[in-house]
Amino acid sequence: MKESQKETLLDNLRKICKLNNLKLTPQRIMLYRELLDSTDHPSADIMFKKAKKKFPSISFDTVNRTLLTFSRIGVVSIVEGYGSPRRFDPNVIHHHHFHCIKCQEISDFVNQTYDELNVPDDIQNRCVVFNKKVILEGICEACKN
Amino acid sequence: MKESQKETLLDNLRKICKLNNLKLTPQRIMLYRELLDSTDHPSADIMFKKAKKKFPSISFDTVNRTLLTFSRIGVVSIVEGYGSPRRFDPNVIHHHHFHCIKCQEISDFVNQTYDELNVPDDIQNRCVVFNKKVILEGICEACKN
DNA sequence: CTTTTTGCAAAGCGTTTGCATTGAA
DNA sequence: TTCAATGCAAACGCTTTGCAAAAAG
Repeated sequence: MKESQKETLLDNLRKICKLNNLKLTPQRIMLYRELLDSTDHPSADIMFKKAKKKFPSISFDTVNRTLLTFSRIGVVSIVEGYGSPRRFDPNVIHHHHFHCIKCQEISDFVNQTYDELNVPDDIQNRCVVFNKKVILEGICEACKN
Repeated sequence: MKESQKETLLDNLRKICKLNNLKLTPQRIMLYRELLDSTDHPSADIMFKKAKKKFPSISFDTVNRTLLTFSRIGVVSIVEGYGSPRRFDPNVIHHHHFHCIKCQEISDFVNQTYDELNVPDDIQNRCVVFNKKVILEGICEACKN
């Protein structure tokens, strides 16, 4: 991601933190930057390993708590999966997921048709729907060979 | 579920077990019956509690291993979720999920339009897609009030 | 100066493994 | 009689908690 784009998102983070009475610590800024550079959907442990390179004294707990905090305030999301460990997604813009059942890779894709799906009436009437997404499951390009 | 319908599914289980060189123990039969009666998407622990009532000497490991075995041979599926514990679904017929972000309930729904979604060309060309489903996230009827 | 956050350690929860015994085919 | 499954116990991996010290606002 371009530095200029990151700066905009960091400004955004600053505002959201202020709104939520959260302090913008160096750890949080660094973690957010690392997240923006992650194209995979890292677990807390993977993020901890990445973070340690930039900030050697950081603890796993800070990483894990920060990720949960970020997801609570909506700057990252938690990816749907089939067990442990929990995985995070820095991309909060609407998108869909392909799950490889072999290597467990989860890749993003965008698709306008999927974005425009209608919510069935019976659900629309009974519930409040915030988010809709399509999950495709199968074998990814790499595992196919 | 009607007993007659269950018997058909149990016959099916018998065949699939034979195909996979698996033995049809009383524990497995009982667990499969209990699963068919589950309309929620139970975790291994919930299934263990249910199973104990019918089969007091059963161990948690047997329950957990059986559920994993069942999912491996395709008679139950593992539900996509956002962390622990893993949850199982006795309904392997195609359907979609509504996730309540408040009470964590996951409810099934069927929808033909969703079933007939096309897989985007770029994915179709690169990967093999076995399964597609739509996840709706929001607040369920009970939590809305 | 107040309040949040951090790092550490321990506990907690869910899952998996090894192994002797049991039981299905 | 054979091979898989069970139950038990211990280990494991990931997540959460409590708390004193440190740092942000």
